[in-house]
Order: sequence, then C-alpha cells, then structure tokens
Amino acid sequence: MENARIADIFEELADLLEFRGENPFRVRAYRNGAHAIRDLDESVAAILADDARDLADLPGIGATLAEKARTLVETGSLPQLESLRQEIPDAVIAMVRIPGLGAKKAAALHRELQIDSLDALRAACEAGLVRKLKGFGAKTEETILAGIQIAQVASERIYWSTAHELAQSILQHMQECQAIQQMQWAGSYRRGRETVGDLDLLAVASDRKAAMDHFEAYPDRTQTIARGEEKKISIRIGKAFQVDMRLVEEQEFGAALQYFTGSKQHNVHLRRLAQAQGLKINEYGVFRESDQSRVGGASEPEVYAAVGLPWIPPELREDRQEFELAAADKLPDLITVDAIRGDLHMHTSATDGTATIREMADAAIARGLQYIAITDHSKRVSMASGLDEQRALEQWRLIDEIRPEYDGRLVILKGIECDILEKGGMDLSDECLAQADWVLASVHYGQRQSREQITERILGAIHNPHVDCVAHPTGRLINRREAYEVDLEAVMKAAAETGTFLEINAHPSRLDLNDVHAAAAKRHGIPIVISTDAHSIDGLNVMQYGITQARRAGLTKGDVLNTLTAKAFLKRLHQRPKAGSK
DNA sequence: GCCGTTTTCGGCCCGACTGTTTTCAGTCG
Repeated sequence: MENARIADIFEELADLLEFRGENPFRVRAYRNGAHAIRDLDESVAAILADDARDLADLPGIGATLAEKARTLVETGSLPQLESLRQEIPDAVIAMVRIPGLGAKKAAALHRELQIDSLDALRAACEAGLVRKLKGFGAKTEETILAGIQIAQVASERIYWSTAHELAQSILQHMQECQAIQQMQWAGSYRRGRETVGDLDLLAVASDRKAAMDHFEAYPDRTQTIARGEEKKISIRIGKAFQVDMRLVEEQEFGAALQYFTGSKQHNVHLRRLAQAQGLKINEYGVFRESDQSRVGGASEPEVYAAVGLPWIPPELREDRQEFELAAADKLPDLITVDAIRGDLHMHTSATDGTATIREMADAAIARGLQYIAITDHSKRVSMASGLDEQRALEQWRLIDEIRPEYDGRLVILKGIECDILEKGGMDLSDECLAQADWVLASVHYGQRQSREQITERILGAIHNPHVDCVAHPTGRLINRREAYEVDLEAVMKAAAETGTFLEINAHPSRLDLNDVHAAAAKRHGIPIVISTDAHSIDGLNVMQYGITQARRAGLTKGDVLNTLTAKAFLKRLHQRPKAGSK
C-alpha cells in the first residue's frame, strides 16, 4: 500500500473520530500522522521492511499509528476503520468536507434531520428545514448549498500527486510481468491535470491473459469492475478509484495512446484536421479515406506527422492554442523540473514549519538548489505563531549570521510571507519589510469578502514598494475551497506595471496560479516564480507538481525566474520598475 | 494519539470571524 493511501485512511479516521466527538487532540494526532506520511519521500512499506528502522521515529508517528500503518501495509485494511465506517455513513463524512460545516454541525444534521446523503442535505436546505435547527440560519443554509457541489466533486477526483504515486506503484507492479512489451499511462493523468478521475494504462502484451491476470493481482485492488476477453480490464483501488488497462496491437500503440490521452476536444480538433486532408484518425491508427490503407499509428509522433504537425506535449492537449502553435512550429519548449535553481517560499520551525533554517538550507543544497528564501508567516497568522516585527528582524539577523557557512554553496534570502490584512494594508510595517530581501504577500483571512474588497487589498499589496511577489494569488484549495472572488485581470495589470512577481504554488492542493491563469500571466509579461511552500524538508519535493502546472500553461524556462542563477535572479529583482522606489 | 534533557502526565499553535445569538459556539487557518 502506498503512502498516499495510508495518509488518506488516517485522514478518514480523523474525520470519523472527530464526528464521534472524540478528544480533539487525538483527532489532530491522526491528521498530523497523515501529513507526516504524505510528505515522506520514501515508502512506509520500505521502512517497515527494514529491521534497523522504526516508523515510530518519524515525528508525528507514535507506537499506535506505526502499528496501524503496519496492519494496513500487511493486510490492506484496518478493523477499527471498518467498524467506524459501519457506524457512520459516508455522506456524513462528506458533509464535513463542505466549507463552513464542521463535525458538530454535521452531527446535528444527522441527528436532528436524519440526513444520510448529500442529496438529502440539499433537499433539506431547499425545503428550509435546516434553518430551523438551533445554531443554524438562512446564511448557513446558503453556505451549505454552495458547498455541496464541491464536496461531490471532491469525492470523484483525486489530486494529481496522489494519482502519480498510485500510477508509479502500479507501473512498478506491471514491470514484473513478462508478457508486457510496452506500456504507458494515458488520460488526464498524462496531461498533468490537477485532479484525476481515473487512471488509464495502455499496454502491448505478448500474452493478454497473463497481462490481465497480473494487473488483477495488484495488491491494493479491492474489486474487478469488468474484465473483457482480451482488450480491457477495469479494477477498483480503495473505495472508489478506478484503474483501466487496455491492450492494443503494437502497430496501434501510438494511435491508442493519442486517443486515450485526450482531451476530447483536442482529439475532435485533430480528427477534423485529418478529415480535411482525406485522412481518418481513430484509436487504431491513421488511415487514408480513399482506400482505408494505414498511414501510421505505431507511435504518437507518427499520428501528428500524418497531419503535418510536430508532436504536441500531452500537457498542452486541451484545444486551447496548441494546434496554431504546432502549425506555426512555435510550440513552447516546456520547462522541466531540473531547470529550477531556487525556491522562494518555505517555512521553518519559527512558525508552522518543522525544520530549522540550517536544515532547510542543507536540504535545498541536497536537491541541487542555488538559492532559497526563508518566508515564515507574519503575526496575523496567529495559529502558526507568525512573526511580529521584532521576531522577523531577529530571524533576519540569524540568517545574516548563518550566511557565511553557506558561502559559495547556497544563497539564503531573508524573506517573509506577510499577510494582507482584512482591512487592507500589510501585517508588518514598511520599515520592517524594507529590511527583507524578498517579501511575499498573501491573503489568508477574510476570503469571503466581496470581489471589490479582495481585489483592492491585493492591489494595495502590489503597489506596496516592498512587496515582491503575491503568493497563491487566488487562495483556492483543490477539492476543498473555491478561489476567493478577485478581479485577476486587474491584479495582472498591476503586477505587470509594477514588475511584481506572481507565484505558482507547487503544493498539490494549491497549484495556484492554475494553468489558465499562469498562461494569462505569461501573456501579460509578468515574472512568474514556482515555489514549494515547504513546511518541512520533504515539503521541498513538491516542486514537480508546480512544474506540471506550469507546463500546462505553456511556460518555458525563460518564463520562470527561479530558473535563473542566484546572481541573475537578484539582478532581475532589483531591475524591476518598482525597485527604484525601494 | 504524540511528546518529552525542568515532565511518562498533562500538556497539545490560538485569535478572529461568522452567524447565530444577545454572550457564544462553531469554524477556520
């Protein structure tokens, strides 16, 4: 069982326990454990298999959670989880995922109105029953109705990062199968979409039955949904996630890969182009309309070449501009993770991170970085013990002290993730911010304000001469919370004018800016940085996810400024229009 | 449930906002 699944199960246990009104610290312990395992860069199974190591040595994992993880890895299930699931309907847990609804309110809805599905909840809201309950009102009812949709979508699609981990694990399993000659993932996973609804594996096999048998023997399979004679098999992993494998002929592989990678709109466009040239493209190959003779299909480049186009990277296949760019031979040379030289958003144990500045710096060097910015929270984020001016200045003094140790190896920038306050303005004074090398501005609070208010707040931050970059500019959390209302067009215009950077936050739950917004930022000529927002050493590993999002936006190395050397980056930072006023 | 070098028990990031109340519970980050 891979880490993401174990983490999901600990999260689910936390939800179930919370709903039962268990000790909130016990609930938090499960959440912390899930977090620790999700961020791990090696597999729990491997640690368990190593007699010299103890899972309970990981921070946040004690004897109990380690034992539960072992049970999960060894048996694939957990008795405690099964009995809790029996006791509490799925839909009740789904309710907790609705923004504005917590365990207490979900419990009240279940107890008072016998709500046992999201549909029943919607009906109760629409009938005005919910507002009659003590502690509920018309506003709560509205919030719930708005949130139901998010909760339903969240139950259907998983983070790309989670899908990636599962895909790697299945691929590894399938590589043990002698009958497989060729295989590759297709679908939205291959296109790098931020969430994935199911996984599609495409394979060529010398013995199709053997390949299917092996696929079905994947350890985490919970059900075989369908198994055809020789073309397709679908299995279920966990409660809902579906994985398909399709077997094709060698000469069809490219055409099938193209077809099943999608997107649908991209394929429609491609087939239309083929039609206009007297060709037909389907999942079996490219054929001449006149005599049905095969033109190609063994590889993807062959399929695109048949209509006179270069191969189009999967991340761009959304029928946005990729066909025009391909026709003009102007497809962007998409950025790759090894181009990244700096990471400009990370936290330390001074606030809600788990590692010290030195530990983060050492980990950054180990990952081949040349520069980092330490950007702890400002004081408004009280729950993270955000820095006030005095503590910020102290931290920067400490960085000054540490710097010589890293001379020639790593440049450490004195940074801060400073909150944009609800009433507008920055959380720390200009005098204080002026002493930082790198200031991120973030909205964490007051996310339900009007579009005008939030836009005004962010514009205020952009026009502050000390603010260098707006972090996670829309505030959305994938599957959990919509972006706040903000006039991004106005934000981008102001960012372009002032030379203020915008961030692609690489955390798998954020990926904010998203692909469409990042492409717009590129059009505006806005400097873009991709940062991990790491809260631990392992948190530095999420850079790849931000890169994937950037690739979907068509960004090249030249569009992303933390691909520059430390020297060039700092020069660029000081050349901005607003730098003069700094 | 986790954790610890003043603790193996008794703490555990806690302040602000929202919507419901009319002094506060629930939620969020």
